[in-house]
Amino acid sequence: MDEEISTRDRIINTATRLFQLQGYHATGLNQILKESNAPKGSLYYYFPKGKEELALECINLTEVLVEKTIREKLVKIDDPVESIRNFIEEIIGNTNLEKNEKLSLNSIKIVSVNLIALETSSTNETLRKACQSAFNTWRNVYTEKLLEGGFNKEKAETLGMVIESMVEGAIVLSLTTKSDTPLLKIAEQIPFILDQ
Amino acid sequence: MDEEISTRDRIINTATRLFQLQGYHATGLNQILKESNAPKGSLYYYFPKGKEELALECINLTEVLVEKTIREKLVKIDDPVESIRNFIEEIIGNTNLEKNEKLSLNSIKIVSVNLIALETSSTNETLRKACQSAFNTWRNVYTEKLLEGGFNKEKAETLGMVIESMVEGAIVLSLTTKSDTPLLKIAEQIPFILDQ
DNA sequence: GTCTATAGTACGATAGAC
DNA sequence: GTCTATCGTACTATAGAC
Repeated sequence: MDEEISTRDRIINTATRLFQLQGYHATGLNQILKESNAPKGSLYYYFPKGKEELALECINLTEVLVEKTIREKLVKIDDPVESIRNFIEEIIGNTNLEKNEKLSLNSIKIVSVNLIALETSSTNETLRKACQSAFNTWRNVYTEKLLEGGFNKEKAETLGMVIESMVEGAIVLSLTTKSDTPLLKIAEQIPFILDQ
Repeated sequence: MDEEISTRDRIINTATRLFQLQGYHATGLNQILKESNAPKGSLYYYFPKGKEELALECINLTEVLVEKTIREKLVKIDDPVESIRNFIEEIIGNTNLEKNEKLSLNSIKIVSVNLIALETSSTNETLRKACQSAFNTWRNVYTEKLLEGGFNKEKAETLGMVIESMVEGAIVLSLTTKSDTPLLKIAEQIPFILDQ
């Protein structure tokens, strides 16, 4: 049996990458199809409702994938404070920051659904709710880790949301400034923030 | 003399609102012109280089306006911790959250340039740099307030970036979840985060 | 300075052959 | 299931009358 990636998966992978990088509205179906070497007929065969249905699938898959990634990272270290600090540092890739700053920030491993969330928060309820679900799922992973670490329920929930906010915000700043600094700075502050 | 708002200002005000709400790519010039009751000729008379030049002006004006707003809020309370906490709470409007949750989050006063920043971070250097400048300016206001409050230089700079990240991230989460909670939670945590 | 008409291109979506 | 041709619409931008 061939282990080739199916047309459907190639479309989804390409679309996910482009939506995260350029946004929902800036990414045309033609670009997705060209870069995934698929014909337009296939896209509408797999996603009869078109672009929105495709984006919904991309967001849902990202939700699961990122949740899995966070869990894997957090389980490596028992202490919640240290594990979360370490995870944020690992959001940044390890092989970047050569002499030229140009390439530095193509290395964010978790690009989140931040951009699609903002693009659709006031115009598309279906996609907005999908992004909301993703944010909630990720926040809950932090909260669970804090609960395991002995934080009480209220503190764990509040700090889970604080961490999720900080991470999302720092990703925005890091991408905008093309610098790792924002993510590194919030990682550095995690021990103080969680020292309660 | 008439105190009418000029055509140019009407275009800018409408464009700013729509860019922040829907994004750069989802907002068409036709929509801007229709909602600001201006003809297409005027837009290209005032902004010969078109959409990008218009967006650049919107971002630059937002940078100045938001900086002014933050400064005004922070100056009201001497203690930096309390003033920043209070400011974040005031990002949320005061007259929202009626019975129905539907309207709750149209009341964010500072919508930032978060969305445009992400949309253009990898595709448009001109607009990306404008957003970068805005983020830096706002971060610096927090840093200055912390310096005045007696924090040392390094701490003030780090915490300025942490606050800016948190605020941007919480705005994303609040808009996406249509809930004030993320902003309220980070405001609540400010005293602990700055207690160093 | 103000306005309209329109060029030229890309978009999302559909139809229908194979 | 795969692929192409094409529809209708919206976009940015320009030309040119007034």
